[in-house]
Amino acid sequence: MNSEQGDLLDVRKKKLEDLISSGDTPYKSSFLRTHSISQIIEKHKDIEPGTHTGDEAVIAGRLMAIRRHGKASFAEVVDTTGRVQLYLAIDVLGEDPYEKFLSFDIGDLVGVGGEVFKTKRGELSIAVKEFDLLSKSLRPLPEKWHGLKDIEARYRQRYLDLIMNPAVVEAFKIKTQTIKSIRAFLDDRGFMEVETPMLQPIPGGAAARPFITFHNALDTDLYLRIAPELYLKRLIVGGLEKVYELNKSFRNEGISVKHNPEFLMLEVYQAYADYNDMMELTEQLITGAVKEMVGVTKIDYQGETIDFKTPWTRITMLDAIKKYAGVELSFDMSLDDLKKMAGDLKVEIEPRFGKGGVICEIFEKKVEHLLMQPTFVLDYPSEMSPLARRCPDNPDLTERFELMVAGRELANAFSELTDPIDQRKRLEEQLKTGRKEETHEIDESFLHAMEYGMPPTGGLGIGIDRLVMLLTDSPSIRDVILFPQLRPQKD
RNA sequence: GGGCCGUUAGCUCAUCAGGCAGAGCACCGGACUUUUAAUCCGGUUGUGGAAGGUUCGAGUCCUUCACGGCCCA
Repeated sequence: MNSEQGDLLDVRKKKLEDLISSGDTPYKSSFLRTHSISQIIEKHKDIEPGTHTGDEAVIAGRLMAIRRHGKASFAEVVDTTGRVQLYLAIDVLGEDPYEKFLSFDIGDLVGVGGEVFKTKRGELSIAVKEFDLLSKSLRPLPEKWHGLKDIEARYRQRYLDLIMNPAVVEAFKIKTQTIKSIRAFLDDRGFMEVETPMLQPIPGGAAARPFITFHNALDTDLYLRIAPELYLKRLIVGGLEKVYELNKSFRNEGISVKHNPEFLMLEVYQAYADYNDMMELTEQLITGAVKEMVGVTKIDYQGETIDFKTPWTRITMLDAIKKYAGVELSFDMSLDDLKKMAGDLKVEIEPRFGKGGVICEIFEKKVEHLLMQPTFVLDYPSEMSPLARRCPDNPDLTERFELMVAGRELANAFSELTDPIDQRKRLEEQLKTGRKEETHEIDESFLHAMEYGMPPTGGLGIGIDRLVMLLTDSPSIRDVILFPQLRPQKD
């Protein structure tokens, strides 16, 4: 990386050269181990201090500590399952091999074999009889006690973060398990996992700026999807009555503790269901994941206790504004009056907003961050929800909810709009009132599909990274994305 | 895009008010056959994020830039 590290690097490079000139190969092609470290711990953790088991084990991993004591020394090796101490004695290994092992550096990858025993102090150890250097490490690892703290380095060199900070490994294991458990949950209920295009000719299914790219052979622009929604609905038309997709979407927007340009989203569609069914599904799916990961329904998130015990609070957006912002709004008010209300609340309103836009903006600025406990916020304005079915008793509202947890949006769902005539009207309306860079050409082939007849359908989207943030008590989405987006380094 | 904060040894961090740049760990040499943040003795480390400016003198003050973090948009 930089030449200032020269001295430390040089020492190791010299060792590397000495190894090579002595006929050794410092980068081995493979190594046969008999045990993972956790297997050894599992089997022998309860033996008495001082006990020699007679069990031989061959393990491999990264050398993380060396404690030299003259003619007998200790070392520690870590593999993906755990950490174990090595005991090295000159009268067992012989002088030259003993010195050779002690010339290894922290960070080297080694294989060792020997008898499992427990020291007088009660530390399960391997009394090394044979060993091999599997891969020489040339760069010094971060400090053993404080680890790697520099946030930028942790993200750019995530491998070091993983080596030095076991809690980071735990968080990503939880992410993987959460994803597995969600898939199992949906598979068990007869949902079919599908994959739909990430490269789309017209980006749809959300209001967001897309990434654009170009396909040479087709001589056409393509967009990285901002949502899979419109393709999954085509599958509902096609008779796949219960489908889901759990994969990335991409939005060309700012980066924050809640936003990464690429993120994991689950979308679920179920024919002959509505948003009430989606609420139940959401409750079951998320409490299932929480219980599986945490064991109980309560979690601590950034000092707040969040209880996922069902049923969760349900409140309409207008009632929530009344309760938390203290103002009573309705669609009977004039747009000017609504804007004046927003002004009184110090909520900035863009001129293009209609009544629904003003109401949503007030909700987002004044209410959203207050909703700590899982809360379904119901009945979003139609203006802001062009793909959702209108409420039968009020066409200004839709059968849509967002799930708020810890003051932020975690899920979004609605009774899908299935009327192709209204759908066209709503998309055209959106083109007129939406932000230019966040609205897109009308996807005619999607409307064409709907014109064949789409069954009543409930649809649900859940931000998986955000869910994992809750389960791992992570303050930033970057803590649950292995390689979060950063500005490229110039050099 | 705006505001605030940060960037000093491989890592974690000091350096009051501008006056020869430090500690711990790591590393190198030595002692030590049950240690575990081992201990003890001795030693090495740097383009102080980058570029300008002020000054006899700048890690420190000023300007611009880069990267990161938090908050806001």
